[in-house]
Amino acid sequence: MRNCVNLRASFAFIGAMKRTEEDLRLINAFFLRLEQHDKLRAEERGALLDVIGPVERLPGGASLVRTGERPGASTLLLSGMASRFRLLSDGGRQIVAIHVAGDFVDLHSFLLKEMDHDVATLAPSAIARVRHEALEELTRNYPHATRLLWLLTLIDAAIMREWAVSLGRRTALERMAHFFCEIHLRLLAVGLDGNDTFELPISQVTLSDILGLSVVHTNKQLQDLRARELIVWNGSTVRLLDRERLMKLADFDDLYLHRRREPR
Amino acid sequence: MRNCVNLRASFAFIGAMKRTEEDLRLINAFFLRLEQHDKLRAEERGALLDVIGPVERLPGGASLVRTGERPGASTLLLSGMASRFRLLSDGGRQIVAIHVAGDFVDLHSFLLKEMDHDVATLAPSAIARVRHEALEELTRNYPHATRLLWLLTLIDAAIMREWAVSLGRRTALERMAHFFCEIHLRLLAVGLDGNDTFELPISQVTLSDILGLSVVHTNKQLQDLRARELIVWNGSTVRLLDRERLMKLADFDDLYLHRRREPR
DNA sequence: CGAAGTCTTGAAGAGCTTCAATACGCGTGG
DNA sequence: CCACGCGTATTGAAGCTCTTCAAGACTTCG
Repeated sequence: MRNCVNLRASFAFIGAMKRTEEDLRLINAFFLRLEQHDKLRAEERGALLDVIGPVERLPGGASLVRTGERPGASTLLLSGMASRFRLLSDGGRQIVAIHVAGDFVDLHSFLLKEMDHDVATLAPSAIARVRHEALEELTRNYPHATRLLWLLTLIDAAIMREWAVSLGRRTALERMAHFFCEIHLRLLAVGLDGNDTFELPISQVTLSDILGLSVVHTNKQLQDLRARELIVWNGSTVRLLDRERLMKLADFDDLYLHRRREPR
Repeated sequence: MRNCVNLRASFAFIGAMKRTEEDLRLINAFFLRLEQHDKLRAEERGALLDVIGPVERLPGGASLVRTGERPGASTLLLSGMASRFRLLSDGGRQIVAIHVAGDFVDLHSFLLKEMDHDVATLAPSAIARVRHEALEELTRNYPHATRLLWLLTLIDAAIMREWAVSLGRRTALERMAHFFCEIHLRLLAVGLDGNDTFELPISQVTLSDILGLSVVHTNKQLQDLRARELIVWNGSTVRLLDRERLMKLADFDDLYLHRRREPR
C-alpha cells in the first residue's frame, strides 16, 4: 500500500499502542459491523485498526460532543449505547439516532466539521476516537475502505429516513413496534441478541424522545404492546414474544438496513 | 492525474459529448452547489464534468427510480424539483427529501445499491445521470472530490435529521414555517431566490406529505401563516413577507445546512 | 362538457398532550 | 440505619391538536 508509512507516521502514538485482548474484542464489533456489508481486505483491516485510538470507558449519560463544537476526531462505539439528539428552545428534545456497539457514532463530523446536534452515551459504554487527519489520510490511500465508511453514514441516513416515515405517518403504537423491530435487527448484526432477547438500557423518557411522544402516552402504548403479548420489557431487558406479529403491526421491512453483503 | 485515461476510456461516450451552452449553464448549478462548501481544483471540476452524462429533460411527476430497484447511475438534478418518498401499505406517503437544482438526488444509491424509497420529479426538470462505475473510478483517483460528494450525502442526512426534529417535536405551524425557511435558503444558495421570492411548484397535497399532516390541516395552517402576514403563496411562487418573524416562529437555525465554505 | 385534481370550509371525533397525583427503587447524607 | 431526594413508572382526567368525513367552488385538460 502506498503511503502506509505516512499513515503510521502521522499517528506515532498508535504504532506504539499495545491492545489488550479485551480491547481487541471490543474493537471487533466495528469490524463485524463493516463486514456485514462487504468484505474487507487484510490491508484495509490493518489500516483501519491503525487509525483507531485507545479504548476508553465512559459511564451512561456522558456527553461525547455538543452542538456547535468542531471535534478533531470521530467516535467509534464499541459497547453500550449512545444517542444523538437536538435540544429545542422550548426545552423539548428529539433523539435523531440511537447507536449500538460497532457504530461509528459521529463519523459525519469528519466532513461536516461543525456539529449540528449533541451526542451522549445512554449507558456505560466503551468507545475509541479516530482522528480526522487519519480519516483524511485513509481517503487518500484506501478508496474501498473509504467507500465502506461512507456507506456507514448512508445507512445511518437510511435509518433516519425510516424514522421520519415513522414520525410522520405511523401511529404511536406502530412507531414503537417499529423501533423495537429495528433495534432488534441492529443488535442481532453485532451478536447482541439471544433468542429475541436483548439489553435496552434506556428509560421510557428516552424512548419518548425517540418516538416524538409524551412520556405518558409512551407508557400507555407500551402497556398496549404488553397487553397484546408482543413484548416484555422489565428494567433493562427486552424480549420480543412474537416477532412476526410485531413486524406486521409496525409494517416493518428491513430493506432500509441494507444488511446484504456485496461489493460496494 | 493517474488513471485519467482509464476514466475517459470507461466513458467513451462522454469524451465525444458536445455540451450546448444551455446544458453547461444547467450543469453549473451542481458546481455552484459544491463550491458553496469548499473550493474545487480545476482538475477536479474536469473529472466531475467528464463523469456527468447527457442532460435530459423530464416532465413533472416523472419517476426516476423506485423502491427495490438497483440503479446503475445516480441522478443529478439541474433544474426543477424532485422528491424522495416512501409509500406505506395503508396508502399513506411520507416525503423524506425535497431536492432543488444542483442537488445530487440519489447519490446514496451508489453505495446502498438497492433503493429503499422512490424518487420522482415534482415539476418539469432537467437531470443528468452519473454512472456508478464512473463514481467508483472517481473515488480511486480524486479523494478530495470524493469527500465533497460524501459531504453532499451528509448534508442530505443533516436535513433529514432536522425534518425528524420537526416531525417529532414541532407543531404543524412551526413545521410549515420551518420548511419555508429551509427551502428559501437552499434556493438562495443556487441563485433561485430573488427578494425573498421563489418558485415552489408543489401542491398542498405534496406539502402535507412533507410535513406529515392531512391536507385539511395543512390548508388551515397555511391560512394561519397568511393571516399572520408571514407568507404569500399563490399558485407557484412563494414570497416571504417577514423572514425574521418566520424564522423565530419556526425556531429556525441554519447551522444544519452547513453552508460555510471551508477545506473538507 | 365531463373528469380529475386542487383549494377551501365546517363539523365530529380520535389521538395525543398536559396536569396532577401515587408508587417504587436507588443512592446519599445525616 | 433511616430519611430524603431524585429519577422512573404508572394511572386518571381534561382538553387541545390534528384527522376524517363530507361537500362545494374553481381550474385544467382531453
